[in-house]
Amino acid sequence: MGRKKQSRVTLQEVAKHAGVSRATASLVVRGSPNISKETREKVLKSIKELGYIYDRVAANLRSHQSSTVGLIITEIGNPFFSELLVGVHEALDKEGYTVILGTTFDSPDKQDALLATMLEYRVGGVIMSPVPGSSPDMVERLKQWGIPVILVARKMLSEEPFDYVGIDNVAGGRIAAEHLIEQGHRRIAFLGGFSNSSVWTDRKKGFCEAIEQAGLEMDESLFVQSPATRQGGIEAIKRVMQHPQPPTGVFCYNDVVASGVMLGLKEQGIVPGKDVAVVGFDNIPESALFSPSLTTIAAFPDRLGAKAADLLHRRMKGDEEEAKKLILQPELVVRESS
Amino acid sequence: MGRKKQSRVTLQEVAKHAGVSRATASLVVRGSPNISKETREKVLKSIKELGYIYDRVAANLRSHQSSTVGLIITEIGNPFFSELLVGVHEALDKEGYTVILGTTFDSPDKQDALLATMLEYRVGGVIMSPVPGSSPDMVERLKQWGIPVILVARKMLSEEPFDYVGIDNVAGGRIAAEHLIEQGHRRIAFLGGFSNSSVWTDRKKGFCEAIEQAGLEMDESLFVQSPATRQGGIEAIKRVMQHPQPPTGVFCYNDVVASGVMLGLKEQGIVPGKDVAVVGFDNIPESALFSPSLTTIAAFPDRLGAKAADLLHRRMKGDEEEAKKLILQPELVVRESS
DNA sequence: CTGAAAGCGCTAACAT
DNA sequence: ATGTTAGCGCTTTCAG
Repeated sequence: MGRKKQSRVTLQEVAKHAGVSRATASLVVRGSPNISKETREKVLKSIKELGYIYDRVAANLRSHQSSTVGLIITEIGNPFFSELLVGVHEALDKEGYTVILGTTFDSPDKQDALLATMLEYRVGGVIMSPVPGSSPDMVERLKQWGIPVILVARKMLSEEPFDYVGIDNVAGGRIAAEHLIEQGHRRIAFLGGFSNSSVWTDRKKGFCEAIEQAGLEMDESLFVQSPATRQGGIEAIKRVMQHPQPPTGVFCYNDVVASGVMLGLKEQGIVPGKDVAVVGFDNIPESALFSPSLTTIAAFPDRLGAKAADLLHRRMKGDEEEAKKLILQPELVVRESS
Repeated sequence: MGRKKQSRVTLQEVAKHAGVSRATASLVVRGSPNISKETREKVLKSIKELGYIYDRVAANLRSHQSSTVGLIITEIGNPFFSELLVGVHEALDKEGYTVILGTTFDSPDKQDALLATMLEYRVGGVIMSPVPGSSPDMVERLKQWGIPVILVARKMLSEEPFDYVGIDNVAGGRIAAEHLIEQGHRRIAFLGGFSNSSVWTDRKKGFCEAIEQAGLEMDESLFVQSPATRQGGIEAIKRVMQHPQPPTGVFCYNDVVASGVMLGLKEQGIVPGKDVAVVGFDNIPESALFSPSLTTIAAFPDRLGAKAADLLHRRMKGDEEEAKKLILQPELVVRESS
């Protein structure tokens, strides 16, 4: 019935209750081995009786440590990122870290603000998917303060080498194009995303390599940039299908774009997977459900997240080795759309 | 280049550099109006020059305030929750709060552990979707410590009334059933989810009300519980279609289950939306993309999240009024599957 | 193995 | 409008 706010019990009080000093009580809460079994039990008992709650904030302040890590992603709406989040979260949880989450929605200002906030909160490390084209200044500043930063899924253009965990987007683009070529397609479009992102340029690079290697004509008008959203996909496919010589195969920047592309095709009475082949990227869980189910390039976001978390953990433990790059290989998943 | 870790500049040093006292410098960083323009500028200049970073952790410790809030959900995999997260996050960001995220994966132990961790981190408030059947003890404990808790999307069984933001699940169940009845269905199943959750019982309640009101037979074998996952949906529909008198309409616990149900139907050569009508719940963005597109009950998770955040903000500002219940009305979204 | 004292970086409550 | 003093709750020396 709305009991009044109690003030927190302090370690001091616990110590008094147990008849030991504050320092001893502190050792007990931290599970130090240099404490006799008796005292430990005495203190533990007092903790229970008084309802003591460890104040991690005060402890971190004093000990100059931090068990919080910041995670910065662009948007949670894209299942790719929500799975990444899951991967990071699970791995970090296991090590006893607490995660502070931030979303940039691809705004460089928001990204800087988030990093600043995380600095103020004394995070011990940061895992982030940088906003395309954003400046590495803030990130370098963090590193200067001794706060390790792991880039995940997206690279950053910088002199300084950063730790990075991602997939081989060039290979992914190549595999996608090769698959479409193998299916007999000669005019293949690349739709969605913007060229300011390293992900886009890498996927395009692999895509072009395969096109050229197959001796196909490279038609720049088959590259249509658009927001990496469903709506962006709808618009991109409509635009490219107005081409006098429309493509028979489409490689999409990601699965979300691909979902829009298939929607846009249907609206025009074109059957995806039959009239026009569609290949996505990421292999989000939903892609198996689309109609037709989507052929795509699996990017394993959860694994990416877990790897990034592991690497960060090592850095926070004091691993000072040179910047590492962890690149996972993507895999083709063939379904009905191609 | 690995420059060595610098130690943080303190307010003390800023004050000395600017030739003022620590207290004055403190007032400046907090934007107090009782500071002359000159001193403010002097201090601000020193801050820039020294690269000072405000230590929010120390400040919170001293001032007994907290600008972090905990957000506890079950799983980010379900788009319903990722949208909820977006809603909460945006609203809280605007007010300058920082969000600590936790996921329970529907484990009561994990939920208690998360709440304990959040207590240790001195969160100023918590927004959570409780694990079905979990005990309210921890939550009541938080409230005892003066930490407001807002329940969102799921209720908790407790003597104590809690603040709660959710949708009218009874109405949602009723609307869904009424729609199917209107379409001429006489045997309607309710698939997915478990009866230990308030959400399930509420949706079922509304569902049953409509069935009874229409004078239809209530067949308990048409209620199949299963995990609220795609796989759960597949299993549930397979089970119920083995019934000697299978249903012609299906109301699913949520859209994720519905996606599995439609998959399961297709596997058996049954065409969802034609042979069997399917209605989901939540209106996750993907539901428009399913094939056939899914008729569903919109639950507006982002609005739910935003409302919960607003309410929490008011509580943290000291609003001591009695527990509030905010119930949004769901809406029927008719698409091809029914 | 335990205790006493000092102090992390900041703000509150006075003074002036 | 600014300075002084005290202390948030904890950990870290350093003694013993």
